[in-house]
Amino acid sequence: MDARRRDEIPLADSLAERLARGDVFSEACPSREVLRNVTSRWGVLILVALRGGTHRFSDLRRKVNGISEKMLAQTLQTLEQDGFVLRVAHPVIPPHVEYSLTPVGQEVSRRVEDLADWIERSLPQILQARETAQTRAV
Amino acid sequence: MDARRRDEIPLADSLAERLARGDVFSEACPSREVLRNVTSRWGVLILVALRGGTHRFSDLRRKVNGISEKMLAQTLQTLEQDGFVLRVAHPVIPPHVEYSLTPVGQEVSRRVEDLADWIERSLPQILQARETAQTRAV
DNA sequence: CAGGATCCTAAACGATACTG
DNA sequence: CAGTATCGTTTAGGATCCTG
Repeated sequence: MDARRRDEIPLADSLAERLARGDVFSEACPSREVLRNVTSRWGVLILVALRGGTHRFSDLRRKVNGISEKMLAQTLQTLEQDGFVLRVAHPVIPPHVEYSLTPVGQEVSRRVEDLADWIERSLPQILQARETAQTRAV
Repeated sequence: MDARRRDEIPLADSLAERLARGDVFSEACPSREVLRNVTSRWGVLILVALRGGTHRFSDLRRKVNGISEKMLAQTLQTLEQDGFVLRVAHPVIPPHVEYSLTPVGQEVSRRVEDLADWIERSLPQILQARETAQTRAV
């Protein structure tokens, strides 16, 4: 069958097609939102930090240098809602809450860590490229 | 020589050590800034888009759905300064400018794409986890 | 066509104070 | 301890107009 005539679909990617594919390039696609959560300023660091195992709130706060209480709580909540982070609260006083990665969370965080590690390792190279760019600009 | 006595460095990670390692957890470390540029809202999408090969400004604008001219120009500039993107301007009227990935740029973008791809593929699973979380909340 | 300049809004973020 | 609530600041981002 040849239902797809040349002049019927002028654009290569219809919106519907991109949504079905989960296309991050599509503005309306939910994958773009998830990608934003994962790659958010603090999301990245929290995901990597949790690879070290279960952490308490204050542990994370210490580990992720410079994060405020507010942002830590907020980012943990969105990561939990996306199913990447598991939150376990022990009903004791004073409160004791433990955060860890879910199986899916381990999968994303692995990729995030790959990226972060690469940047850390390549930092000298990158900084040098920057200076070269500066020189050219002058 | 034993210049490093027990009570001299009480913290496991001194700032100097973390900077030397290029530690993203360290607030002052440049790697954190590079990571931010790469994982910025539009940075991610542009890096992935450029994997398809050389693009002109307007091509990118079309491909990265929803980006404004301002943010496209701005993000391309920081990516260029980090040495990930190469900008080639042909001195003609009307202007013709081509953007592509540098060798280093290809390396980061590969990892960024890995992440984006994983999210696209796992989207159904993720969305389902979200709904489950919603149900628990109710 | 590829932006730069300007103005403005909305969102992110931080600091602080407070609570079970 | 693990947050929430509130407020003020800063930054990201968009819209529009302009130019070589």
